[in-house]
Amino acid sequence: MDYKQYIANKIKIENVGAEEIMSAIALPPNSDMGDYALPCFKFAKILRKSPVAIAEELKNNFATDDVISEVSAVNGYLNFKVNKSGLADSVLNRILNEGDSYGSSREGAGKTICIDYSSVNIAKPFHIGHLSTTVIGGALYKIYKFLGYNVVGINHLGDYGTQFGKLISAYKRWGDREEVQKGGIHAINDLYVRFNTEADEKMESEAREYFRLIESGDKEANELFEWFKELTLEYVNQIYKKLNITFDSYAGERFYTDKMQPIIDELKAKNLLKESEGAQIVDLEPYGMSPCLILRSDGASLYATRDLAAAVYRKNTYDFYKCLYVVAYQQNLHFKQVFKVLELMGKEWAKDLVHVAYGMVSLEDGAMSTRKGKVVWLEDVINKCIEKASAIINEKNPDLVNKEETANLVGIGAVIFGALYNNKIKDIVFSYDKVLSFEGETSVYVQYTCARANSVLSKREGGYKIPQNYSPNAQESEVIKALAAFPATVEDAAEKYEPSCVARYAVDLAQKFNKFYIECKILTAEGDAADFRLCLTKATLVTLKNALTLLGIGVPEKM
RNA sequence: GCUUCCGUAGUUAAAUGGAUAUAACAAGCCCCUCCUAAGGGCUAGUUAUGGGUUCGAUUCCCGUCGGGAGUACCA
Repeated sequence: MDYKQYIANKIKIENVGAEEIMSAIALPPNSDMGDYALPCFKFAKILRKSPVAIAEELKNNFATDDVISEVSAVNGYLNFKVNKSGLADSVLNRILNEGDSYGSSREGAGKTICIDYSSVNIAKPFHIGHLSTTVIGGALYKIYKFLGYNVVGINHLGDYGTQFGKLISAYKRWGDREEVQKGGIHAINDLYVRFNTEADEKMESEAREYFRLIESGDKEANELFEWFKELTLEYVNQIYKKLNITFDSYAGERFYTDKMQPIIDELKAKNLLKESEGAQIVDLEPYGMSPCLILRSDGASLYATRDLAAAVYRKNTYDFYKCLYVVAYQQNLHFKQVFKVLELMGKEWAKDLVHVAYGMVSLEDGAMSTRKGKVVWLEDVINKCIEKASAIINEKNPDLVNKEETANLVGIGAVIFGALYNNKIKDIVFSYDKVLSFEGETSVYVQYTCARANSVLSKREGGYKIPQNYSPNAQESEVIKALAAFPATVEDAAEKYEPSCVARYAVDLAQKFNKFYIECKILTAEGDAADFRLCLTKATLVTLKNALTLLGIGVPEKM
């Protein structure tokens, strides 16, 4: 039931269409006033009457019915109350029938969305700076799937550049096969850090030579590179598994090595390429941007060149409806340039490329720096969160079965949720105090609410069904209204590329449920109330689970 | 310098142009013979600044101040 549409269709205003009325309908600040409101101020000019008079007149002409039970005119607002009994009945029926597909839709059927996210660098361990792109991308992946889109998750590996020459140089100088095999990614990173602290001009040129050898297909250099890549992927896949992240493609920068020349040829043919200070550029001066560098003065390709090739490849391969790049706002200009160049090349689909920018992560004492070793590794954060969850379980619920599994769900949930709760554009100053806080607006709060709901439901022997014509009280109505809002929340999150909408929704619903839970006895309620409240509890559990699942967060039965 | 993003309680943040700006954390007080206290209740406390558009601005536009990011051969 679309209440806004229903109301809009019942209201007739001279020279104003139903569409316009519907878009004007808003939500009152508190539910004593009503469930929907129509501010009448903007109609004052057209009707040449005061908003107060208009509201009054509309009220008198509005016949209440089974759907809208009450209408009132207050200070130029026309307020509507919906029939709570009917709303409760339809919402509960829908949720209990649809279960884990409640909130999903087919709106994306037949459309493909590519999402470029996480995009790890080979030979570098995962630090907290990589968390946002990974979990935002991962959540968008799940949200779009839920809405029926065909989704292609792309890990655009950072596997190209002179740093790999440096790495090989460092390995040949100081490395030991067994040590690296055993120490994995961190052993590789140590070599890289050491190279950067000790390198002189001679070593730098050696590194450039090794990179050239990789490029020219030298056997030894490539074997080493592939080995480093293998160790990296082994390591990141463990983390992805914990975070519930999946990919459909690992085509990284190197993948586009042989796909850049056609782009360069096309740029030339379209007269877009020109020489400047020895380099080949696309001039973007008319668009207020610095030029997009395509080839360096030594003829080598650049980041932008590979992104142009990647965009064209993705369009040809997947024929996407949209292609998302979940990359920090640091690269705003880069994407603006790449998108503009594609537009100038005549690719009409350049409009479907979206840079989903998010804020940067820093430490309390400033920016992170891998080269200086000033970083917080993600695996340490995950482990600490799990440890804390484990300690709390041992203290509060030592007899819990599945203690370890529960601690994992709680700890990892806190890591993911912390990165998804605020608007993605906000910068984050990382602190252990914040991620390790398991109270208030957190995933732990939501999971705890689910555990409470589960506990209540498990105590009821036999079934329960939705009672007919039950009139919900204030707390129950608040939960019902929140439950009804879930499908629109998911759509909103997709439209804004903003998983925090879903995270905030989960906390909001949990808060309303907890207020209901404290105020209203469920199991010992009289008559229809017990059945109704059990259905409400079940529906809340289903919806909270659906919301957390979209974020990649699991829900323990008990905690 | 130029481009761009951000500025809301002590802190971290919410709020399709709508009514009395909403939560959490921290602070103070209260609630476990009662469905899980990782919970609930109460108290106190906020839109940087000057204009403009509007019946109405945290939201849109212009300026100022403060902060982040970017600004040619790194990614």
